Amino acid sequence: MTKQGVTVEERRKPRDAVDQILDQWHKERPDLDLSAMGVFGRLGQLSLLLTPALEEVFTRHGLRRGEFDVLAALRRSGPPYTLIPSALAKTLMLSRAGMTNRLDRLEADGLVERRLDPTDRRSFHVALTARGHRVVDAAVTDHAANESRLLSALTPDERETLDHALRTLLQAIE
Amino acid sequence: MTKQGVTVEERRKPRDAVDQILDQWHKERPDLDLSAMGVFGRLGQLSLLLTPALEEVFTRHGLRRGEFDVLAALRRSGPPYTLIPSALAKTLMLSRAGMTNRLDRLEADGLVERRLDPTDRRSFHVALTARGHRVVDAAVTDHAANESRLLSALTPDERETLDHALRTLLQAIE
DNA sequence: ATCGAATAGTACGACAGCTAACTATCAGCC
DNA sequence: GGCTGATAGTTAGCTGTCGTACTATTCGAT
Repeated sequence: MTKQGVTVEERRKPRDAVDQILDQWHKERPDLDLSAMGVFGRLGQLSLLLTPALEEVFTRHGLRRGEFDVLAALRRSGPPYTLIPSALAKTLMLSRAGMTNRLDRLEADGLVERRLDPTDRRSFHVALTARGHRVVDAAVTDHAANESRLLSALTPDERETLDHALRTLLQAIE
Repeated sequence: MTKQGVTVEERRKPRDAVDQILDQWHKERPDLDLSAMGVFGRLGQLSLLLTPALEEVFTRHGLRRGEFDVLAALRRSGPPYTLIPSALAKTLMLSRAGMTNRLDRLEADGLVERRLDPTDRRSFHVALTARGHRVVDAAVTDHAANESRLLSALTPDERETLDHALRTLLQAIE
């Protein structure tokens, strides 16, 4: 069934799951303009496949992805490794309520602590603890290596091209 | 503060949020290989920004994205617009428990119905109702147009390049 | 023909996110 | 100095997903 109707032209590049979806749509709704659907389909599929591939590394360090993101934002902000919850929520594109939750978990694990902000009594500083610092340093090392591994099948040229294309799209959408 | 230290070379292409994150990491952890982080950072950011941009169209048709995905899978499968829950869960990369839930909602809304499978009494056929067919046809028309609009800032050449790069990465990861 | 393993769907409890409502505090303006 | 509106964080309730455990059915090897 699957080999039927595969023309010579279609055999050139391996057809993936997204191609099959586009074929189905073309057959059922030939009126639709499908020119963009392939890109978004592949983006979605990538995001779905990448999630567990990245999560696995965080799990090895006792973290969930969301928790790593918070620790990483603090770590890369530089000394004194401190940000306020609103700033964290904004950069991580998370609701403030969600940030409250994440911070509760991280604080219970002893990875961050809430310190009074002397200049604004509505807020406070979220600071990496010594242990949080160690954990995120170890995790980000593995994470960067894992990302490199996942991209290792692409040539440097292909990587550069992909990065440039993603940058263009990101700029177009914002 | 932000304008300090921006060299001529850096001004060539506009620096985005991901560039700033990479700068921070480079400063704090010069030992890390950041060559892959830009690609994954932009993929993640795209996925985050795209979600509400696509969801908005589904909302106009009374659907959530997950519900649309189910209806779309049924619609593009062609006559008789019928699949079993396991097959749906697999193609949508969703747990079977999650699929049970989605089907419950869709059935309550009268968009699909569960029909007995005469050949396997463990299972059944999920079928589009007439209303489900109408709704998904209208939704996918708008959805395809929305996707085209979101990509309209890219030239045909840029689209082709992006699609090819995504295809390569997807193939590398699977 | 039968028995064990695999498969299909569901119920249940946990979980992490969201929105909306709420309290406390700050900033600006008169 | 004292309102008014904006901002910071939390709480409460809802939602959609997951993993696990369970029942029913089918498949396959002998």
